Amino acid sequence: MTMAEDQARFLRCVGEPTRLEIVRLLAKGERCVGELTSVLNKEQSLISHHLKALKECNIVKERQEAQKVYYKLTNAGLARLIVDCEALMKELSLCKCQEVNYERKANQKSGKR
Amino acid sequence: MTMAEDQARFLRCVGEPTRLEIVRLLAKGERCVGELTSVLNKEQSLISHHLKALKECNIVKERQEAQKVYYKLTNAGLARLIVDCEALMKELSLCKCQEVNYERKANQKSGKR
DNA sequence: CGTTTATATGAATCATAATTCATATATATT
DNA sequence: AATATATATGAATTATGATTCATATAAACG
Repeated sequence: MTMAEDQARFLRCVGEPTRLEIVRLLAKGERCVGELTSVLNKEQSLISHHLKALKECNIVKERQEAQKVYYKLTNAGLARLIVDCEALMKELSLCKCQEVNYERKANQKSGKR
Repeated sequence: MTMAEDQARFLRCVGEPTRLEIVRLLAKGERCVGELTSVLNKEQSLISHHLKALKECNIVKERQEAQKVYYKLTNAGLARLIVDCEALMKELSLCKCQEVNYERKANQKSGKR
């Protein structure tokens, strides 16, 4: 397991829309599974699976209280990383990837390179 | 396309071991496809495919010189992000995810929860 | 021009990951 | 104990992505 592989595993884990939304929610504070499920409007089992994946990458940890299980980020640095990443994307116009790509394809068809 | 989806797409793109290694190499400076191919010891077409994926996320850009095509990062902030991420992973012992997971599985089998 | 060198592309295959569904577990409540 | 509530799990299915292979393109060079 190289550093690049470890790091890639981590990035892939966060790089899933639902998991990223979970992380962004948890960045604001602890949430139980039910809250996450209803806020994200996804199947409960799906949220559970994603939480498991996040836990296996040490991104979140749990705390049980009665029947409920509360999750939170293992470290505030994670939230900061997401924010930094977001800022970078804005700087680079990395959002709206789609439109950019469509332009590219159009150029290629009309003869560049 | 929500912000989370855009950001996830970006993270997923970098979250592939070979692509991450490409990014780490390009963080040190421009490289042509041939160099990347031989340094990473992968098929040329594979490197091309990965470069295309990185380009589609605006992570790299190209410059042609004679037959060769040189790639570099679109922005130095990308390199910084990778470094920050690496630092965070070390802080959290997120490297060696695997061993941690094996322990967990062992615990689970022997009856926890 | 024909050949070599460098890179890109598309289709096919293979691997991995996401999602759903049914069900299990665990706590609380009556 | 029986039931309700909250979460987790595993197997099955489906979708997505990585890799390979064959081939195309494009520049340089004889």
